[in-house]
Amino acid sequence: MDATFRALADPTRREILKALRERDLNAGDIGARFSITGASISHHLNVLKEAGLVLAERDGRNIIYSLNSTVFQQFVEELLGFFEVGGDK
Amino acid sequence: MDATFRALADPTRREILKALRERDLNAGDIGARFSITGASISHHLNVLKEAGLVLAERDGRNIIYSLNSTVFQQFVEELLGFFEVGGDK
DNA sequence: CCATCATTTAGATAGTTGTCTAAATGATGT
DNA sequence: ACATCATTTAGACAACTATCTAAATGATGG
Repeated sequence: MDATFRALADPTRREILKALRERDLNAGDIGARFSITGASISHHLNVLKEAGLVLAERDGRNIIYSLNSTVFQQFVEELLGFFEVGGDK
Repeated sequence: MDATFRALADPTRREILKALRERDLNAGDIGARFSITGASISHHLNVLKEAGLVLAERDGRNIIYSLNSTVFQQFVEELLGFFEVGGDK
């Protein structure tokens, strides 16, 4: 849960996730949407990957990133349980 | 949304929120549950307050903190909308 | 193989944040 | 008023993080 929170706490990473909602994208395509270097994008993608929020798969020269919506859904559910009496997730 | 994420990204602050689920608590009671100084607790409470996640009310010498569940619920709902097609919150 | 393209890794730097100690503020009861 | 209790504020410091540039890795096509 901590990794997920840390990953989602950054606005750039949330934008990346938003972009990936539409379709899978390679690192370059993602980078093209932001005015930061590819290296920085790579860093963000790594954080998202470690949190399990995205999946990476190599396709030739490119690496294609996709959402792992399962992890996201689980996260939201845990969060929902937060305010229920006796809930102790 | 950004303030909420930042606020929730810290484990100590999430523990504070958990404690406040049970009952309202003053700053001292909250501090007693952690092994950090009162000053640090005060800092965390301030972050939570700025995010709108807790409310503070003075009662004599004490300041009583309580959850603002409305803000939390809104946050979770926004988050839920994140993966819905066309949703653009 | 080699030049090139796509991405990551390494190392540096500036800004942010969690923590501390010490001092200030606010409220109370005598 | 004053001593005391509860909390916050100020200032400092270490750890972390987002970003950069430069170099390294991995894959492709000729």
